[in-house]
Amino acid sequence: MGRKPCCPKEGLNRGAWTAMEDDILVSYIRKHGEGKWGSLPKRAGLKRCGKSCRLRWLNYLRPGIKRGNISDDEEELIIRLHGLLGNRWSLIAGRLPGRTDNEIKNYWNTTLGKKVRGEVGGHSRQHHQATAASTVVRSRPSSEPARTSSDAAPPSPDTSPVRTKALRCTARLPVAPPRAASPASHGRPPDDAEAAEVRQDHLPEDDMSIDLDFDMCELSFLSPWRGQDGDGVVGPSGQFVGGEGDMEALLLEPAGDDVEFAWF
DNA sequence: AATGTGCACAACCGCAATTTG
DNA sequence: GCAAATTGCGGTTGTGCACAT
Repeated sequence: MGRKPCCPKEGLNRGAWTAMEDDILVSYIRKHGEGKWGSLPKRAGLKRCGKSCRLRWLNYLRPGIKRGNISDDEEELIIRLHGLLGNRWSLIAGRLPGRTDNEIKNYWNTTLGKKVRGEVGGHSRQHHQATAASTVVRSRPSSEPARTSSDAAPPSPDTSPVRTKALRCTARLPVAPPRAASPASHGRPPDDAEAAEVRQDHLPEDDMSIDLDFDMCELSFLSPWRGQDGDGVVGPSGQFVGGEGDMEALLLEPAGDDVEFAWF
């Protein structure tokens, strides 16, 4: 019994990649493109598992990869994003150009995680907790302490945006160009520069079009999604009105007229 | 110089989601 | 609709290096 292995282990190289293997993989992908990882090793003449090839390419050989020297700014951003997203390394990496999920995960596990927990010098525990909390707290009652996903207790979906497991729900939504704040701001403080108001013109999901007013780069909210018709508005607590079902979203990438959200 | 210890990082593993036939 | 294949992700392990003893 047992699970079928992803590829036969016999006759395959394991461990560190050699320069020659790297050359073979890079030249093959340059010629044929990425994908078909399962059959790539055979076609490229590599004695490696397809998953291993994919990992090697994505983490080390792909053009534009930055290695090492994580700057203070990047460090700060990782901490903030970890506070928002938990251990969803691929999402965090997506906001750090040139960085890979594996590198960020390693960096967190060996360095940043300890720093945040106050186990090593440098940044104080208080400093990092405050940093993360300042981003997350909007969707959490003030009585509840900030929490990272490295904590064992599973977060309540009602109170915390932090999940331990990534969900693949990323959607790219066409939106109107940024414009002045709408009157339907639900009392959001005007100086809340990081916050966003999302106006949901109509549902359902196959043609979701939202008006967006933001000069921020991040949005996190968790909300019950209520109602069926009419405009939907994200209020100060991140509450959406205009559909039904529980939802959580993080604005990933404002890019021109498109805004990329992850829906959880 | 030899050995022990801790750290950082590359790579592997298993699971889940997604795609394909 | 279902099963198999593929892809993506996060957790964990193995290894090499630097430093201490």
